[in-house]
Amino acid sequence: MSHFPYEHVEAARERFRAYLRERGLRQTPERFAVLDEVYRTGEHTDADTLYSRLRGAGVQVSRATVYNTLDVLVACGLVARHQFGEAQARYERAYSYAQHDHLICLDCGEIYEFCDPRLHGIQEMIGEIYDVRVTQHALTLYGHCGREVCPNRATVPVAS
Amino acid sequence: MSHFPYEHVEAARERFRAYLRERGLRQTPERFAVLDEVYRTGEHTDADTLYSRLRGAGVQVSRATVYNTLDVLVACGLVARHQFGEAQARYERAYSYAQHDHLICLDCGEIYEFCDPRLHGIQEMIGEIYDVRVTQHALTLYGHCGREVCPNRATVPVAS
DNA sequence: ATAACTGCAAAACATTTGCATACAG
DNA sequence: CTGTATGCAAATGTTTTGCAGTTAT
Repeated sequence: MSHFPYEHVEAARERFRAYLRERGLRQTPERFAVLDEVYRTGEHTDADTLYSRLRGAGVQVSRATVYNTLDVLVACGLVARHQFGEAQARYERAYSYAQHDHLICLDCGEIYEFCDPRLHGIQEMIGEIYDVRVTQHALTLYGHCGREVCPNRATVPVAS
Repeated sequence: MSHFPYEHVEAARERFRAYLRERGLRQTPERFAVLDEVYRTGEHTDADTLYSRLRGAGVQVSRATVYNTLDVLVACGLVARHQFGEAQARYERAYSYAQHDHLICLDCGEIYEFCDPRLHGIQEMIGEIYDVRVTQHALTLYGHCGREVCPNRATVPVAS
């Protein structure tokens, strides 16, 4: 996740340009700044943090524009929105980045990513049973990691 | 889900009583009113709706108490909290109600419940890979249902 | 008696909206 | 030019908090 190829960022920008052009939406510097900020890291970042980082980097942009742009980016599939059991949404780059799921440590908040082919089978089967055309899924596992740095590490050895 | 045995409601109350007693927490009528309201239906209800229903039924209770009580109920395992990609949390009774997952129609909001044993295997395997003791999971499938009443039914036949 | 709990209203937080201004097409 | 996007600040919606008064134990 840390070695995200630069070409992909370029390709994402290109796809964003095409998307905006096709729909007669304007290509503003603010919109590309938001795209770049989401793609700059491999993190799962919330809207307000993105806003702060942009402002901190001297980019003139408003909160409203950040939220608006994130909506556009999600709509065109370049950014994924997650709701990890918190009130605020988290955003993650999605270009050339296989659909995956998340494992979160309840103590330190560390987010691991994984992929399991069995999920596809579940999705298919359940969709058929209920006569629903399933288009997406979100699986999040929660637990307690064994890391040295984990703040709440090795508290109670029993299962919770 | 509509035929939830009355004994279970009674048993849930009893477990709540025991939980409160054990920790030296007080058994107030408000707390039991909230428990009853969550258990009265098989729905996935948000906190404010629960509050309104209680008030509508003439129960003297405040929003703060509803939120506080829901936290206690979640902590003692009698109520499950879900975050279905929305800002607000939804609550569901959990006593003698097997852990299950959800399938949501993006058009009409209908929530279906299902259970798939393969998830347990995924949970185990991923937890082992990352050295995390996984204690819970949340899987939500999203799609478009084929119901007559679904507001956005049979719009585009292509996959989204 | 004495903590813990409640109600209320204010605060906090995330997100959305209205509107005058700015700017991409 | 023209309509779309922006910035700002105010509004909204959900949840939390502080505190004085209340109540279960």
